[in-house]
Amino acid sequence: MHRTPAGTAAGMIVETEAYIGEDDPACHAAPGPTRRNAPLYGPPGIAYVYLNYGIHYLVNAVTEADGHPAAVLIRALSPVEGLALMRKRRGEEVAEHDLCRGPGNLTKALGISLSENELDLMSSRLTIEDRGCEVVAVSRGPRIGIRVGVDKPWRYWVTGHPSVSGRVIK
DNA sequence: GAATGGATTGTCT
DNA sequence: GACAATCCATTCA
Repeated sequence: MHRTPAGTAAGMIVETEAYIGEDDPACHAAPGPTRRNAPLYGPPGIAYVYLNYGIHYLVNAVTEADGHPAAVLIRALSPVEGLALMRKRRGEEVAEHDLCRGPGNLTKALGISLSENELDLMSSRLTIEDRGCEVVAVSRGPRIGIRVGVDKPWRYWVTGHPSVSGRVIK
């Protein structure tokens, strides 16, 4: 969830992708430590936000895998709180299940930008909480939207959820 | 200070 | 299903 002066917006994560280690060609840590991916080398549990295609902010949860830098890209949410605020940011005509469908769209709906980079996901205004959830079917498959490392089946999503992006691979 | 490219999206056929 | 738009931050000189 993300708390801003404009209000709070939150959703349940329904789609993620894993980017693990410098050996993963699609991971931002692949070129080695740089200024941009510095958060990946920081402590687990912080946010890693960056601008993609000059237009979309993507948000990751930094983790750690056997000492290697790793992150989980949040690709889609099921809107839970702050629907009106999300529409204000995305457009009044946007359908509920489209508000946070896709990594670029969800950051826009939640109002996340570079200023949210490196925030502590446990105790800042941007958090990921375990609120428990109903047991649902989860699918796994190849990652999408990237040019390298597509062979790794590290994309996970809630089976059949309307907010899941994935028009490239079904 | 200039060049480069991308973990996307939306629109068209 | 395919392709082009978009453009800032990062990178490199």
